[in-house]
Amino acid sequence: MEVEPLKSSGSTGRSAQDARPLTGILEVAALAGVSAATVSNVLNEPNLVAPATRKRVEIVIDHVGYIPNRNAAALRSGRSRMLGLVVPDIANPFFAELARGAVDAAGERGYVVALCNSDGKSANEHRSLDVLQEQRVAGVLVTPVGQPPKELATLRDRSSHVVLLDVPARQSEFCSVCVDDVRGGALAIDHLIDLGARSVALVNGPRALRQCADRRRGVLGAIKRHSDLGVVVVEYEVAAMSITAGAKVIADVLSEQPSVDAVFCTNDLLAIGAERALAAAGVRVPDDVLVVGYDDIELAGEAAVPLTSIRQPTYELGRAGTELLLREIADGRDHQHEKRVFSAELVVRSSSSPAGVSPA
Amino acid sequence: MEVEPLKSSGSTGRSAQDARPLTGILEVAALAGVSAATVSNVLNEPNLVAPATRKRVEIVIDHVGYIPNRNAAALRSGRSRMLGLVVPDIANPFFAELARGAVDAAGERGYVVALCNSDGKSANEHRSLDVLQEQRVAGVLVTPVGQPPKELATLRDRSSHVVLLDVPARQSEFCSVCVDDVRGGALAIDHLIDLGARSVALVNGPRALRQCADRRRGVLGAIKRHSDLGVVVVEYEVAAMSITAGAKVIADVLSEQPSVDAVFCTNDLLAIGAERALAAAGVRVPDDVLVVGYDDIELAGEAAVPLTSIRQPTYELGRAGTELLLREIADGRDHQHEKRVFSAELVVRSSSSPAGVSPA
DNA sequence: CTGAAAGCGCTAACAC
DNA sequence: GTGTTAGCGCTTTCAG
Repeated sequence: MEVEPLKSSGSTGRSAQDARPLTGILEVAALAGVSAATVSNVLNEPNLVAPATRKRVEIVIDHVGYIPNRNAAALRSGRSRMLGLVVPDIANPFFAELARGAVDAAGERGYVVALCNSDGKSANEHRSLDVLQEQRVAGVLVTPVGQPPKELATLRDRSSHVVLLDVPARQSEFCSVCVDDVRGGALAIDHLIDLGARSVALVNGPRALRQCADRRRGVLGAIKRHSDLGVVVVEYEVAAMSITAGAKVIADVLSEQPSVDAVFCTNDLLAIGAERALAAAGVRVPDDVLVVGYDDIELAGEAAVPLTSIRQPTYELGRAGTELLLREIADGRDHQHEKRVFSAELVVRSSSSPAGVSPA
Repeated sequence: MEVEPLKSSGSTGRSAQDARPLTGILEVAALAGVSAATVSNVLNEPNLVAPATRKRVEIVIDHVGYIPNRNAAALRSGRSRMLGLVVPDIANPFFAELARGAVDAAGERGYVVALCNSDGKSANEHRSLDVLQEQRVAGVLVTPVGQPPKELATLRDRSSHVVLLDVPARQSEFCSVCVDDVRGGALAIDHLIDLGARSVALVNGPRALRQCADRRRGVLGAIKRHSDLGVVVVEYEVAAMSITAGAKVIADVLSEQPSVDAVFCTNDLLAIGAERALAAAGVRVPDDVLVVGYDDIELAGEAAVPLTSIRQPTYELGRAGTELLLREIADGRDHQHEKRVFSAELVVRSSSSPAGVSPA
């Protein structure tokens, strides 16, 4: 078979991004004077192909602007280049940052990330997982709404792999990445106790949320360790972890616990709300009451009084989760599930540093 | 061919989520005693199928937990149920909220959204569009880094459709959704002028960004309209639209424009930074200087001084863009490009309301 | 209304 | 090293 000469033999890397309908592997093969299989090999197993042939094919590929059809490839090979990411709320800065890490890591390996928002409802989470299965994603990253649904086990036992984000899964079940929230909670309380706090309000979200439960455990554990100091902790549980909720709960705190000298909120939104309500009630932060939040969202430093918080390596969490997932996908059968635990870090700002309240 | 009786004839909707390998349309067909084509019709054109047959097939479908393979469907039909979303920074609250709207709207119609982060670099944007094309997405939502690259036209002229987000494309080229930023800029300045501002600092991002350019145009236009008042505007351009940048630029403002009585920042992060720096310099907001931001991010209300801002219907923008895209996909050939312009809204808070500075 | 047959574009075994 | 031959699972004619 003759090698059909290219129309423009110039080495101008013009990618032929004309509006012409997409070229298939066959046309590339014909133009390069090879078979479809060889083109496929150039794409997927370059070192199985003789350098000269490879070069020739590559030239044709970018001459005609060939774009492989991953649908076809996935169908045939059973391996797709797509991952699913299911989060409770992509508008939440924590998950947005997580997503950024995941998308970056996936992109580097040529994978696409399909984003799903469960909106905190397990029905949505369920539906999302279904849709992702329909797309035959290679794997999913999930931050489950509640306990990891058994559906995930099904998924894992099928083709698709699963990595849990921000959930300390039992290592035998799934790969997972998470932050040590128990330690994070302890960090916060230790800091407050160091500063002399003896009557602290713990403003927590629904204890059904693992994060909330863990942070609380950390708090209680730390209190126990310091039992000699007689520190008192009163717990307040709010339904929504929002600014408004944080503001509202302060009324209760102030009336039920007049001696309160520190407030630890299990997320920054609550803490910002708390700060605001304290200010409104004429309570000075940090002079009268210390405040510590959790998550260290970008604007924690910009609250009425810049907020001391616990920072999680969020972006890294997303990256690490994706890397774990990709490794699991690559490993195939003999894969040992792995759990990566990141640790949180205390970031001290004015809301807990009696010295510098506000510059001026 | 005999209709093979189902093992458990009960109407228990048990979805058979066992770990069994995924069932294909053939198995469903066999169990229901129909052909694959009929199963396909039940799925895609239910009203072409006799109710009785349909019912039978549906029962089998959820009995065996059949999950259609969209890869195969897309390959065969040329229509995929996947959209691409390319944004400059998913961690930016504006784009996160936009994404939420897009994902929600897409999900309602059974579409998945593949998320790409261009990180403000057009090389990444380019790569993202390539990857999305490989996945043969039905369409893409893009917030281009700079001017819409011609690659988008190629994309549109191929199978895939394109909707521009947050960019007022010429209507003839693409569908698009955007916010009237010129009007938004004017809104801000009019407000400041109303409050008596006569020497305003305009802290703007790179004018190459359309948003920045438009907001500026709005400002300048409004000034012209009020030319009788002799309002002076001094412009400051920053490279990054961050809190830090906003804080840093204030030094310049204060030295170059001692008479400044209002600062309009073209995003909230800049404004929050500005507020902080003003406070640090002993300038009171809003008593000495009024501050207005743009975007009305969730925490604008929580800045040291709650921030007056211009709110964009971000979530709606994402939804509307997706709806436009899905309509365009459905319309096919004879489609009239459409531009939806949303309008921004002034949200007044303490940073520009001389009356109530801070509660207490 | 339903079935039979023919691929969509690609990859995976094998021959050569 | 490279080509040939079969499909992956589904949708789409086109008959019946």
